[in-house]
Amino acid sequence: MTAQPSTNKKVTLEELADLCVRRGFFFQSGRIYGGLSGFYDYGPLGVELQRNILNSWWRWFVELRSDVYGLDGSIITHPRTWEASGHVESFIDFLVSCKKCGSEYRADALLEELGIRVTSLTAESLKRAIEDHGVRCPVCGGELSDPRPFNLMFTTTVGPRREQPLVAYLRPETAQLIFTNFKNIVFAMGATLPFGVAQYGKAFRNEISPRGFLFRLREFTQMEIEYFVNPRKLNSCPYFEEVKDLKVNLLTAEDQEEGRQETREITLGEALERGFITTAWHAYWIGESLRWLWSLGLDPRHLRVREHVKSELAHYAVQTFDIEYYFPFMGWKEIVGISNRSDYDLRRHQEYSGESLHIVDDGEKVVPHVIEPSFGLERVILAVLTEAYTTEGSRTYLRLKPEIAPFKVAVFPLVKRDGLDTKALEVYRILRAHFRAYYDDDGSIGRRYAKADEIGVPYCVTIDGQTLADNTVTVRFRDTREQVRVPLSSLVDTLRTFIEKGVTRAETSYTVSAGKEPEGR
RNA sequence: GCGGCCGUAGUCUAGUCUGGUAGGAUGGCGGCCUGCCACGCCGCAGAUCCCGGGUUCAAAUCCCGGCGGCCGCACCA
Repeated sequence: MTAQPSTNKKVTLEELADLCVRRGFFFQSGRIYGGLSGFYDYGPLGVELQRNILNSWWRWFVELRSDVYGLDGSIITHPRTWEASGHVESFIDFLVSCKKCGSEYRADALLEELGIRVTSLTAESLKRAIEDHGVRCPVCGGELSDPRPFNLMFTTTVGPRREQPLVAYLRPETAQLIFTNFKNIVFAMGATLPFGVAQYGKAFRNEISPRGFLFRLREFTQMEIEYFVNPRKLNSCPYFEEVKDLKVNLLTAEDQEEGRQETREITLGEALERGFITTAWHAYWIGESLRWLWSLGLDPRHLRVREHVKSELAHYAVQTFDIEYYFPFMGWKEIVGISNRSDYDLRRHQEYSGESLHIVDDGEKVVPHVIEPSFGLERVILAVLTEAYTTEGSRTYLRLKPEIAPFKVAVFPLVKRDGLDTKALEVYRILRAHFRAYYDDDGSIGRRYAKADEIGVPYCVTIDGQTLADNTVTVRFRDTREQVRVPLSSLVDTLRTFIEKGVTRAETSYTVSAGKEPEGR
């Protein structure tokens, strides 16, 4: 596979963002006051899409398994959590600015660029290093300001205390709440290794420069799993068979360090055998994550698995693979990160809290190792919308999987008279008890179809003159505009089957979604 | 955060250079028409001209500062 996959999608970020705002998916937050960078509000359609994707994720990773528990931790979090996790220390950048031209630099990056080794990341030592080496602004030679710390975590104060306020952090990742609840879950649920904990919710990072519509936000939604494994059993994954033959587009750290940007098509089994992925559990979760993304309709050719090079690795990570999606307007971008966090987090929390965070497995006390698949919901949504965005002549529509489409069905009277509208409202009332549905009798039938297509409604039910005679309606398919006639008495069952099987055309050879059968794990 | 470009109804945009009544399209609402793919007609509503300050008799327009957006750089646990 080449570095840039061929794609017939010419959609630009502006077109996509325009549709999203115009049709009520997303709005920039605080727009009436001039806008606030890095924050978006979910509109009426966005909130449906979001719920559908969250539900799909929860079903796939929690409900269809027996080894993953759910959790919903607090957003404002005990400050010691982040001292233990390393975020208070590692999540800081020291910035210096030029007093003459105003250019801003990351102090440690500037020093390292000049070949000066940075021994400790404190304001004092950075200041001394700048003074000792007489470092000046590389742009204009001007004098540099003192380094000032910038932590990417948002803070808030808890309670009414004004003197020495209790400063707490808005979580920069949901993961830590799983680690700090590890013992609670083990005790309450009687969990035994291996097992995982899944959580989704808001996370907050005070990004220096939010960009790219939903791509880099200051407030966003993570869907994370921390999967705990006995460190001596990292290569014994009973589910590995399920993913070993999956083909992935892999770009290893070694390839990148040697300047290669082309992925290799390889099965996960082979990637593990050849040591590209170091543990079977890690490879398994890469496969499982990919399978879920495929189930949302993302084209496997637009996804690749890229290993982090050493310099990219987070302070807690031993090995990380990003699943990247090819956005025609931005190139390859991370939508999922799957890290091997080893026992870093649990050990740190043991150290800082004094609580023992072990579990007994096969009669021995172990602090488990962790594989973490971490999904960025807004990034997944952006990828899904990009993939779905389709233009045919002047027609624009979203080819969303019926399972995740905000509305499953729209109900139209062919015309608004002769009692067709009354009958259509009756049909609508029946359908809305079963599916997310809406009724529209405004303007021409063609316009109503087009507007439904634009927001990805997979099925339009139309009530016409024949309906009054024989109680049948037409069901129109979004992708092909074909219509079939269905008796009103079986409409609900027919639509339910269509949605479950992901039918998007009238052919009998139904397009079956990449679904997953319950496997009794 | 830096540099470049930009900011006018929900959306797209004319007007900005050369200061003097904010105009169009689309979308929205009401009505008529309409028997299958963004039909047509009539009417109505909709603009803090991004915000603040300055210059001026007069500012969407010129100047300064801020906010927001796009692109590039940097950043991205």
